[in-house]
Amino acid sequence: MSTVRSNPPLDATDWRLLAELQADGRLSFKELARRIHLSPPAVAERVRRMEQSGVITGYAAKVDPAGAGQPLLAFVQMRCSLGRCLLRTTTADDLPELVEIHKLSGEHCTLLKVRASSLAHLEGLVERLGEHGEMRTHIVLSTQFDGRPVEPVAEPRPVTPSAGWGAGR
Amino acid sequence: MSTVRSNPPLDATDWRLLAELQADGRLSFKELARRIHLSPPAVAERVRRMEQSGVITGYAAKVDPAGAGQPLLAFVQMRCSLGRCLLRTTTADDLPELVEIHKLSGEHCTLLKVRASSLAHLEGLVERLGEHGEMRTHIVLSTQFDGRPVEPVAEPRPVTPSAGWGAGR
DNA sequence: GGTGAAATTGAGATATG
DNA sequence: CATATCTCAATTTCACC
Repeated sequence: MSTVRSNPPLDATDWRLLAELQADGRLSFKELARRIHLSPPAVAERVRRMEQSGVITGYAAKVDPAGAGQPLLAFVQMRCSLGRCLLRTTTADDLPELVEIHKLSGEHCTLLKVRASSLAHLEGLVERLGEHGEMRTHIVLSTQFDGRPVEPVAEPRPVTPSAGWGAGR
Repeated sequence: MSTVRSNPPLDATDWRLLAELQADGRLSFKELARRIHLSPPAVAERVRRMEQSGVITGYAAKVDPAGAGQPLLAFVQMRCSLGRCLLRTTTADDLPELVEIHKLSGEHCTLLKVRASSLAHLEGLVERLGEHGEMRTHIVLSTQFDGRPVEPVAEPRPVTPSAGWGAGR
Protein backbone atom coordinates (compact mmCIF):
# COMPACT_ATOMS: atom_id res chain seq x y z
CA MET A 1 0.00 0.00 0.00
CA SER A 2 2.60 2.51 1.03
CA THR A 3 5.19 3.81 -1.36
CA VAL A 4 8.59 2.21 -1.42
CA ARG A 5 10.68 3.55 1.36
CA SER A 6 13.95 2.37 2.83
CA ASN A 7 13.15 0.03 5.66
CA PRO A 8 15.28 -0.33 8.74
CA PRO A 9 18.04 -2.71 7.67
CA LEU A 10 17.61 -6.38 8.49
CA ASP A 11 19.70 -7.75 11.32
CA ALA A 12 21.15 -11.25 11.58
CA THR A 13 18.06 -12.57 13.34
CA ASP A 14 15.79 -11.29 10.58
CA TRP A 15 17.96 -13.04 7.99
CA ARG A 16 17.76 -16.29 9.90
CA LEU A 17 13.99 -15.98 9.97
CA LEU A 18 13.92 -15.24 6.25
CA ALA A 19 16.10 -18.27 5.54
CA GLU A 20 13.75 -20.54 7.48
CA LEU A 21 10.60 -19.07 6.00
CA GLN A 22 11.91 -19.23 2.45
CA ALA A 23 12.75 -22.90 2.99
CA ASP A 24 9.39 -23.62 4.63
CA GLY A 25 6.76 -20.92 4.58
CA ARG A 26 4.38 -22.90 6.78
CA LEU A 27 6.51 -23.08 9.89
CA SER A 28 4.67 -22.07 13.04
CA PHE A 29 5.95 -19.28 15.22
CA LYS A 30 6.60 -21.88 17.87
CA GLU A 31 8.82 -23.95 15.61
CA LEU A 32 10.54 -20.86 14.23
CA ALA A 33 11.23 -19.69 17.76
CA ARG A 34 12.75 -23.04 18.64
CA ARG A 35 15.08 -22.98 15.64
CA ILE A 36 16.46 -19.51 16.17
CA HIS A 37 16.36 -19.62 19.95
CA LEU A 38 13.78 -16.93 20.57
CA SER A 39 10.30 -16.81 22.05
CA PRO A 40 7.21 -17.19 19.84
CA PRO A 41 5.89 -13.66 20.49
CA ALA A 42 9.25 -12.15 19.62
CA VAL A 43 9.29 -14.12 16.39
CA ALA A 44 5.72 -13.12 15.59
CA GLU A 45 6.54 -9.45 15.99
CA ARG A 46 9.57 -9.64 13.72
CA VAL A 47 7.70 -11.53 11.05
CA ARG A 48 4.80 -9.08 11.17
CA ARG A 49 7.18 -6.17 10.80
CA MET A 50 8.78 -7.73 7.75
CA GLU A 51 5.36 -8.44 6.29
CA GLN A 52 4.14 -4.90 6.80
CA SER A 53 7.34 -3.27 5.58
CA GLY A 54 7.14 -5.27 2.36
CA VAL A 55 10.19 -7.47 2.88
CA ILE A 56 7.93 -10.51 3.02
CA THR A 57 5.35 -10.08 0.28
CA GLY A 58 3.42 -13.29 0.83
CA TYR A 59 3.52 -17.05 1.04
CA ALA A 60 3.26 -19.42 -1.89
CA ALA A 61 3.30 -23.06 -2.82
CA LYS A 62 6.32 -23.90 -4.96
CA VAL A 63 5.28 -25.71 -8.13
CA ASP A 64 7.69 -27.69 -10.27
CA PRO A 65 7.02 -26.59 -13.85
CA ALA A 66 8.21 -29.92 -15.24
CA GLY A 67 5.90 -31.80 -12.89
CA ALA A 68 3.08 -29.56 -14.03
CA GLY A 69 3.68 -30.45 -17.66
CA GLN A 70 5.99 -27.61 -18.71
CA PRO A 71 9.48 -29.10 -18.83
CA LEU A 72 10.93 -26.68 -21.36
CA LEU A 73 12.48 -23.33 -20.46
CA ALA A 74 13.86 -20.68 -22.77
CA PHE A 75 15.02 -17.07 -22.74
CA VAL A 76 14.06 -14.74 -25.56
CA GLN A 77 15.85 -11.49 -26.17
CA MET A 78 13.67 -9.05 -28.07
CA ARG A 79 14.01 -5.71 -29.75
CA CYS A 80 10.48 -4.60 -30.39
CA SER A 81 9.46 -3.11 -33.68
CA LEU A 82 8.00 0.36 -33.26
CA GLY A 83 4.28 0.10 -32.68
CA ARG A 84 4.41 -3.65 -32.20
CA CYS A 85 5.92 -3.75 -28.76
CA LEU A 86 4.85 -6.88 -26.96
CA LEU A 87 3.98 -4.99 -23.79
CA ARG A 88 1.59 -2.68 -25.60
CA THR A 89 -0.14 -5.06 -27.98
CA THR A 90 -0.57 -8.12 -25.77
CA THR A 91 -1.90 -8.85 -22.30
CA ALA A 92 -0.55 -11.26 -19.74
CA ASP A 93 -3.52 -13.59 -20.08
CA ASP A 94 -2.74 -14.15 -23.74
CA LEU A 95 0.68 -15.55 -22.91
CA PRO A 96 0.58 -17.78 -19.82
CA GLU A 97 3.90 -19.32 -20.86
CA LEU A 98 5.58 -15.99 -20.24
CA VAL A 99 6.90 -16.13 -16.69
CA GLU A 100 9.26 -13.14 -16.56
CA ILE A 101 9.59 -9.87 -18.46
CA HIS A 102 12.57 -7.60 -17.92
CA LYS A 103 13.49 -4.39 -19.69
CA LEU A 104 17.21 -4.28 -20.23
CA SER A 105 20.01 -1.92 -20.95
CA GLY A 106 21.99 -2.78 -24.04
CA GLU A 107 21.01 -3.41 -27.59
CA HIS A 108 18.03 -5.67 -26.91
CA CYS A 109 15.24 -3.93 -25.07
CA THR A 110 13.50 -6.87 -23.46
CA LEU A 111 14.34 -10.27 -22.01
CA LEU A 112 11.59 -12.86 -21.70
CA LYS A 113 11.66 -16.07 -19.75
CA VAL A 114 9.18 -18.57 -21.16
CA ARG A 115 8.06 -22.10 -20.35
CA ALA A 116 6.58 -24.63 -22.75
CA SER A 117 5.20 -28.13 -22.69
CA SER A 118 6.96 -29.37 -25.81
CA LEU A 119 9.18 -28.25 -28.62
CA ALA A 120 6.10 -27.93 -30.82
CA HIS A 121 4.59 -25.66 -28.20
CA LEU A 122 7.76 -23.60 -27.96
CA GLU A 123 7.91 -23.37 -31.74
CA GLY A 124 4.39 -21.99 -31.90
CA LEU A 125 5.14 -19.55 -29.11
CA VAL A 126 8.31 -18.25 -30.74
CA GLU A 127 6.35 -17.83 -33.94
CA ARG A 128 3.84 -15.63 -32.17
CA LEU A 129 6.49 -13.59 -30.38
CA GLY A 130 8.28 -13.02 -33.66
CA GLU A 131 5.40 -10.84 -34.81
CA HIS A 132 6.50 -8.18 -32.33
CA GLY A 133 10.07 -7.62 -33.39
CA GLU A 134 13.53 -8.98 -33.87
CA MET A 135 14.44 -11.65 -31.39
CA ARG A 136 16.98 -14.20 -30.34
CA THR A 137 15.97 -17.41 -28.58
CA HIS A 138 18.10 -19.38 -26.12
CA ILE A 139 16.83 -22.79 -25.06
CA VAL A 140 17.84 -23.87 -21.57
CA LEU A 141 19.52 -27.26 -21.59
CA SER A 142 19.72 -27.60 -17.83
CA THR A 143 19.26 -25.45 -14.76
CA GLN A 144 21.72 -25.60 -11.88
CA PHE A 145 19.33 -23.73 -9.67
CA ASP A 146 16.42 -21.39 -9.88
CA GLY A 147 14.38 -19.58 -7.30
CA ARG A 148 17.28 -19.43 -4.90
CA PRO A 149 16.26 -17.80 -1.63
CA VAL A 150 17.23 -14.20 -1.06
CA GLU A 151 20.28 -14.24 1.17
CA PRO A 152 22.38 -11.56 2.80
CA VAL A 153 25.21 -10.40 0.57
CA ALA A 154 28.55 -9.11 1.68
CA GLU A 155 28.87 -5.34 1.71
CA PRO A 156 30.31 -4.19 -1.56
CA ARG A 157 34.07 -4.02 -1.35
CA PRO A 158 35.37 -1.01 -3.20
CA VAL A 159 37.02 -1.92 -6.44
CA THR A 160 40.73 -1.35 -6.14
CA PRO A 161 41.37 1.52 -8.49
CA SER A 162 44.31 1.22 -10.85
CA ALA A 163 47.23 3.22 -9.63
CA GLY A 164 47.38 6.55 -11.38
CA TRP A 165 43.67 7.01 -12.02
CA GLY A 166 42.60 8.14 -8.60
CA ALA A 167 38.99 8.45 -7.52
CA GLY A 168 36.13 9.05 -9.89
CA ARG A 169 35.59 12.65 -8.88
CA MET B 1 12.79 -39.49 -3.57
CA SER B 2 11.46 -41.43 -6.51
CA THR B 3 12.75 -40.87 -9.97
CA VAL B 4 10.99 -38.44 -12.27
CA ARG B 5 8.06 -40.13 -13.86
CA SER B 6 5.14 -38.77 -15.81
CA ASN B 7 2.39 -38.00 -13.35
CA PRO B 8 -1.25 -38.32 -14.17
CA PRO B 9 -2.09 -35.05 -15.90
CA LEU B 10 -3.61 -32.28 -13.83
CA ASP B 11 -7.30 -31.63 -14.25
CA ALA B 12 -9.07 -28.29 -14.02
CA THR B 13 -9.66 -28.68 -10.28
CA ASP B 14 -5.98 -29.33 -9.65
CA TRP B 15 -5.09 -26.17 -11.56
CA ARG B 16 -7.54 -24.15 -9.51
CA LEU B 17 -5.93 -25.48 -6.35
CA LEU B 18 -2.49 -24.66 -7.68
CA ALA B 19 -3.59 -21.13 -8.54
CA GLU B 20 -4.90 -20.58 -5.02
CA LEU B 21 -1.90 -22.13 -3.31
CA GLN B 22 0.58 -20.20 -5.42
CA ALA B 23 -1.22 -16.99 -4.48
CA ASP B 24 -1.43 -17.94 -0.80
CA GLY B 25 0.45 -21.00 0.36
CA ARG B 26 -0.99 -20.82 3.85
CA LEU B 27 -4.64 -21.34 3.00
CA SER B 28 -6.32 -24.01 5.10
CA PHE B 29 -8.04 -26.97 3.51
CA LYS B 30 -11.29 -25.56 4.76
CA GLU B 31 -10.80 -22.24 3.03
CA LEU B 32 -9.50 -23.92 -0.12
CA ALA B 33 -12.54 -26.16 -0.18
CA ARG B 34 -14.82 -23.17 0.12
CA ARG B 35 -13.18 -21.37 -2.78
CA ILE B 36 -13.29 -24.22 -5.25
CA HIS B 37 -16.57 -25.70 -4.03
CA LEU B 38 -15.27 -28.99 -2.73
CA SER B 39 -15.11 -30.67 0.65
CA PRO B 40 -12.01 -30.30 2.84
CA PRO B 41 -11.06 -34.00 2.75
CA ALA B 42 -11.30 -34.02 -1.03
CA VAL B 43 -9.04 -30.99 -1.18
CA ALA B 44 -6.61 -32.54 1.25
CA GLU B 45 -6.31 -35.67 -0.83
CA ARG B 46 -5.65 -33.73 -4.04
CA VAL B 47 -3.05 -31.52 -2.40
CA ARG B 48 -1.30 -34.53 -0.87
CA ARG B 49 -1.20 -36.28 -4.21
CA MET B 50 0.37 -33.25 -5.84
CA GLU B 51 2.89 -32.98 -3.02
CA GLN B 52 3.89 -36.61 -3.26
CA SER B 53 4.04 -36.64 -7.04
CA GLY B 54 6.39 -33.67 -6.99
CA VAL B 55 4.09 -31.12 -8.59
CA ILE B 56 4.09 -29.13 -5.36
CA THR B 57 7.67 -29.11 -4.11
CA GLY B 58 7.16 -27.06 -0.98
CA TYR B 59 5.93 -23.82 0.52
CA ALA B 60 7.93 -20.64 0.86
CA ALA B 61 7.73 -17.06 2.02
CA LYS B 62 8.08 -14.66 -0.89
CA VAL B 63 10.76 -12.06 -0.20
CA ASP B 64 11.06 -8.82 -2.13
CA PRO B 65 14.76 -8.50 -3.02
CA ALA B 66 14.55 -4.71 -3.12
CA GLY B 67 12.97 -4.64 0.32
CA ALA B 68 15.75 -6.89 1.54
CA GLY B 69 18.42 -4.49 0.31
CA GLN B 70 19.12 -5.92 -3.13
CA PRO B 71 17.36 -3.63 -5.60
CA LEU B 72 19.61 -4.34 -8.58
CA LEU B 73 19.10 -7.21 -11.00
CA ALA B 74 21.25 -8.23 -13.94
CA PHE B 75 21.70 -11.07 -16.38
CA VAL B 76 25.17 -12.23 -17.32
CA GLN B 77 25.83 -14.35 -20.37
CA MET B 78 29.06 -16.29 -20.02
CA ARG B 79 31.26 -18.48 -22.13
CA CYS B 80 33.62 -20.12 -19.70
CA SER B 81 37.29 -20.38 -20.38
CA LEU B 82 38.49 -23.98 -20.37
CA GLY B 83 39.47 -24.98 -16.88
CA ARG B 84 38.00 -21.85 -15.36
CA CYS B 85 34.34 -22.75 -15.61
CA LEU B 86 32.37 -21.03 -12.90
CA LEU B 87 30.51 -24.19 -11.98
CA ARG B 88 33.71 -26.12 -11.36
CA THR B 89 35.83 -23.55 -9.60
CA THR B 90 33.27 -21.88 -7.36
CA THR B 91 30.64 -22.99 -4.90
CA ALA B 92 27.20 -21.54 -4.35
CA ASP B 93 28.12 -20.18 -0.93
CA ASP B 94 30.81 -18.00 -2.47
CA LEU B 95 28.26 -16.20 -4.63
CA PRO B 96 25.05 -15.53 -2.73
CA GLU B 97 24.13 -12.87 -5.30
CA LEU B 98 23.79 -15.58 -7.92
CA VAL B 99 20.12 -16.53 -7.97
CA GLU B 100 19.83 -18.55 -11.16
CA ILE B 101 22.21 -20.55 -13.33
CA HIS B 102 21.11 -21.96 -16.67
CA LYS B 103 23.15 -23.80 -19.28
CA LEU B 104 22.09 -22.68 -22.72
CA SER B 105 22.18 -23.72 -26.29
CA GLY B 106 23.79 -21.18 -28.54
CA GLU B 107 27.12 -19.44 -28.48
CA HIS B 108 27.15 -18.55 -24.79
CA CYS B 109 27.20 -21.58 -22.55
CA THR B 110 25.72 -20.11 -19.38
CA LEU B 111 23.20 -17.50 -18.32
CA LEU B 112 23.39 -16.11 -14.80
CA LYS B 113 20.80 -14.05 -12.98
CA VAL B 114 22.39 -11.97 -10.26
CA ARG B 115 21.21 -9.52 -7.61
CA ALA B 116 23.20 -6.75 -6.03
CA SER B 117 22.76 -4.07 -3.39
CA SER B 118 24.40 -1.27 -5.34
CA LEU B 119 26.21 -0.49 -8.55
CA ALA B 120 29.49 -0.72 -6.65
CA HIS B 121 28.48 -4.15 -5.48
CA LEU B 122 27.50 -5.21 -8.98
CA GLU B 123 30.75 -3.86 -10.32
CA GLY B 124 32.75 -5.95 -7.88
CA LEU B 125 30.68 -9.00 -8.68
CA VAL B 126 31.11 -8.64 -12.43
CA GLU B 127 34.83 -8.24 -11.85
CA ARG B 128 34.94 -11.56 -10.03
CA LEU B 129 32.84 -13.35 -12.63
CA GLY B 130 35.09 -12.03 -15.37
CA GLU B 131 37.86 -14.27 -14.10
CA HIS B 132 35.99 -17.29 -15.39
CA GLY B 133 35.58 -16.38 -19.02
CA GLU B 134 34.18 -14.06 -21.62
CA MET B 135 30.93 -12.48 -20.61
CA ARG B 136 28.25 -9.99 -21.47
CA THR B 137 26.27 -8.17 -18.80
CA HIS B 138 22.72 -6.85 -19.13
CA ILE B 139 21.41 -4.66 -16.33
CA VAL B 140 17.69 -4.84 -15.73
CA LEU B 141 16.06 -1.41 -15.84
CA SER B 142 12.64 -2.59 -14.77
CA THR B 143 10.75 -5.82 -14.34
CA GLN B 144 7.17 -6.19 -15.55
CA PHE B 145 6.76 -9.35 -13.61
CA ASP B 146 8.81 -12.11 -12.08
CA GLY B 147 7.92 -15.29 -10.30
CA ARG B 148 4.67 -15.60 -12.15
CA PRO B 149 2.70 -18.62 -10.98
CA VAL B 150 2.77 -21.73 -13.11
CA GLU B 151 -0.46 -21.76 -15.08
CA PRO B 152 -2.03 -24.18 -17.52
CA VAL B 153 -0.97 -23.55 -21.10
CA ALA B 154 -2.95 -24.24 -24.21
CA GLU B 155 -2.11 -27.45 -26.00
CA PRO B 156 0.44 -26.75 -28.69
CA ARG B 157 -1.25 -26.02 -31.96
CA PRO B 158 0.63 -27.58 -34.83
CA VAL B 159 2.49 -25.06 -36.89
CA THR B 160 0.86 -24.73 -40.25
CA PRO B 161 3.41 -26.15 -42.65
CA SER B 162 4.14 -24.19 -45.77
CA ALA B 163 2.42 -25.69 -48.76
CA GLY B 164 4.80 -27.84 -50.71
CA TRP B 165 7.04 -28.91 -47.85
CA GLY B 166 4.86 -31.61 -46.41
CA ALA B 167 5.38 -33.22 -43.04
CA GLY B 168 8.76 -33.58 -41.39
CA ARG B 169 8.95 -37.32 -41.91
C1' DG C 1 12.64 -5.65 23.17
C1' DG C 2 12.12 -10.14 24.92
C1' DT C 3 10.04 -13.83 28.27
C1' DG C 4 6.57 -16.64 30.32
C1' DA C 5 1.79 -18.61 30.95
C1' DA C 6 -3.24 -19.11 30.17
C1' DA C 7 -7.41 -18.94 27.22
C1' DT C 8 -9.50 -18.85 22.86
C1' DT C 9 -9.76 -20.14 18.34
C1' DG C 10 -9.07 -22.98 14.51
C1' DA C 11 -6.94 -26.71 11.84
C1' DG C 12 -6.41 -31.53 10.46
C1' DA C 13 -7.51 -36.50 10.77
C1' DT C 14 -10.57 -39.73 11.39
C1' DA C 15 -15.01 -42.74 10.45
C1' DT C 16 -19.35 -42.96 8.29
C1' DG C 17 -22.99 -42.25 4.78
C1' DC D 1 -16.67 -37.25 -2.55
C1' DA D 2 -19.66 -34.98 1.49
C1' DT D 3 -20.68 -34.57 6.40
C1' DA D 4 -19.70 -34.45 11.30
C1' DT D 5 -17.12 -35.26 15.36
C1' DC D 6 -12.95 -35.34 17.87
C1' DT D 7 -8.36 -34.44 19.22
C1' DC D 8 -4.53 -31.63 19.11
C1' DA D 9 -1.87 -27.53 18.35
C1' DA D 10 -1.11 -22.74 17.42
C1' DT D 11 -1.92 -17.91 18.09
C1' DT D 12 -3.02 -14.20 20.91
C1' DT D 13 -3.16 -11.40 24.96
C1' DC D 14 -1.74 -10.35 29.21
C1' DA D 15 1.65 -9.20 33.11
C1' DC D 16 6.54 -9.08 34.26
C1' DC D 17 11.48 -8.33 33.55
